[in-house]
Amino acid sequence: MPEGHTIHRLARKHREVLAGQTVATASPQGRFSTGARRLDGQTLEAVDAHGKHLFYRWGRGETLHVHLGLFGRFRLHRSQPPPDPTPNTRFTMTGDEVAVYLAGPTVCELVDPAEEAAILRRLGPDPLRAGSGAVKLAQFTANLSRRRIPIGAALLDQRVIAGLGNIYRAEVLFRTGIDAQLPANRLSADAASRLWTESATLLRQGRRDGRIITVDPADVGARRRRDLDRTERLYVYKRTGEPCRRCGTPVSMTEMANRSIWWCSSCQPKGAGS
DNA sequence: GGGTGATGCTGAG
DNA sequence: TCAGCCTCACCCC
Repeated sequence: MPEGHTIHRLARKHREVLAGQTVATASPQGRFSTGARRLDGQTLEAVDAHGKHLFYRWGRGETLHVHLGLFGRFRLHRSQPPPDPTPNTRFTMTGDEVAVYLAGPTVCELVDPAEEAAILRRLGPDPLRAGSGAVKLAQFTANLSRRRIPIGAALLDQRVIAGLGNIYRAEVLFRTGIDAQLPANRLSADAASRLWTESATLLRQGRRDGRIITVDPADVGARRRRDLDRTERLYVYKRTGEPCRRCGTPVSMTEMANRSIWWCSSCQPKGAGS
């Protein structure tokens, strides 16, 4: 579930259904009991997303920091009364009309301003946050220039760019025709700029659609994005050995930064992007 | 019912 | 570099 587009979507959704309300909070699992007791009955004032991190701002000045990690998941229930949370539910927020349940997060903690600032300092520019695109592109380019690791690994490093995950890194490199093995500091300014723009475009579409679709419909003989079926939405991710949608070359797979990465050796030839 | 993998990240070595 | 952590859906028996 959770690459940056999902996180920003959650922030918007939770703001929409809970902000301005007095919220009842609890930790059925018990691992966040102290925090849940502190927040219980407070007004949720705002919800911010930065990369893959969520910040919930409460009436008495407290901030809840949530990071879903690989397994974390929010569920939103509109039924009255909401269903009983499962025993593993870390945290629940119940407002006037909805209940939001959180299970399996890597992080669910209260943070003070200094701690929050430290988290943000570790994050690179987030294409989905407001702010000057030119400034963020310059930061991204500078971050790349300082790293000798392959660009495929750099894109997963949240200090370089915040919000991309394993699906987007493979798809963005395919769409820009860049060799995933190319050292980040050897990328041309033009290639870096295309990577940034492509990342921003795909993340924005993902936030809008609620799913990751990177394929141009014409490449699979469809007219509209919405006509793509489940198996046609991505170019290379998890398509080992299947024909490239543009040139027919079998898609390759290898490990990079501890995760599998997929690419097309014809559309992303060795050295492309330098 | 058991085994496994997953869109993430950290900390020990 | 690699094990470890978190939960759940899905697959296979």
